[in-house]
Amino acid sequence: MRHPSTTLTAAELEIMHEVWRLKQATVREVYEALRERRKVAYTSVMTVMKILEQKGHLRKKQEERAYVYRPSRPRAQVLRGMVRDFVDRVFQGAAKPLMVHLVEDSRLSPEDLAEIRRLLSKSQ
Amino acid sequence: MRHPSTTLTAAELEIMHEVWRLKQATVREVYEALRERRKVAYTSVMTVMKILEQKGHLRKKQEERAYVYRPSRPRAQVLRGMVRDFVDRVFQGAAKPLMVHLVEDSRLSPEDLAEIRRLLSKSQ
DNA sequence: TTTATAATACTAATTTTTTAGTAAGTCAAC
DNA sequence: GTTGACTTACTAAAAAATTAGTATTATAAA
Repeated sequence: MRHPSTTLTAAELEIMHEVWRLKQATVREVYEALRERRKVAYTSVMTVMKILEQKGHLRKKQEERAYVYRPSRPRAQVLRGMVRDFVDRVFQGAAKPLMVHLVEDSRLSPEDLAEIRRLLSKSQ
Repeated sequence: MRHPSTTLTAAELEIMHEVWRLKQATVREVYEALRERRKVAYTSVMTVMKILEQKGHLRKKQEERAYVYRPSRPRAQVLRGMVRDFVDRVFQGAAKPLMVHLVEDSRLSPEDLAEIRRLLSKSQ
C-alpha cells in the first residue's frame, strides 16, 4: 500500500454520503434516510457513525437532546483519496487505463464529454 | 446494488494481477511472485485461487505435477466491472465526477492527457 | 523402494466489517 | 414524579475476508 489509505468501507461510505448531503445530521436523521432505502437498525447506524468519528471523518457536537455530526473533511478530499486507493489497487497506480475505461465504457452523455474535453484543454 | 457485482476482494485482485501478468500460473508461481513483495503462506494463495476458480475467474487444468490456472475472463472485462461497481458505490453512478477527479488530481502526464483527448474526440 | 519435495484437500484460526441487542440515562408531557 | 420516547454507551453476534495449519497424496530422485 502506497498511501496510508483513507478508504472508507461500504457501510461507512453509505453513511458519509447521507451526512454530506444533509450537511450535518443526528444518528436518527441518517437512520431515517437509510431506512427509506433498506432495513437497518438504529444502533447499527450509530455504531458506524462512532467509528467514523474515531477515524476522524465525523465530528460530533452536543446539541439539545442528541449529538449532531458534521463531516470533518471535505467530501471532495475523501473521494479523491478513495480514487487514489482504487487506482493503486485496481490499476496499479496508472490513472490512464481507468480514464480509457471510463471513456469507452461510457455512461457519459455528449454534454459530459464536452465538459471533460473543456477540462482537459485547461489542464495541459 | 444495481449490478450483480463482479468485484473482487483485495486479496483476490492481487492474485488475479499476477495470473494476468503471467498469462497462466501454478499456485507456486503466484506464491513466489507474491513473496517478492510480502510475507504470505503458500496455502493462503491456494485458498484464494480456489475461491477464484469457484467464482469463475480462474480455470484450472491438470498439467504434470500441479494444476495450471488461467484467467477465464479477459482482464479488461473484469476491471470494467470493478470500475462500474466503484462508480456506483463512490459516485452513485455518475462517471463524470470521477473523470473530473482524475483530470484534476492528475497523475496524468502530458502524453496521457493528449491520448485521452484523442480518445474523446473519437467518441463524440 | 525409501526418501525428500511439492501439491492439494480439508479445515480452521484470525481479522475486519457489518449489524444489532441491552441497559442506562435524559427530557418532556402528563 | 411517573410514563414514554429518544439517545447513547457498552457489548457482542453474524458475516465476510484473509491467512494459514495439518494430513494426505503424488512424484521424482536417490
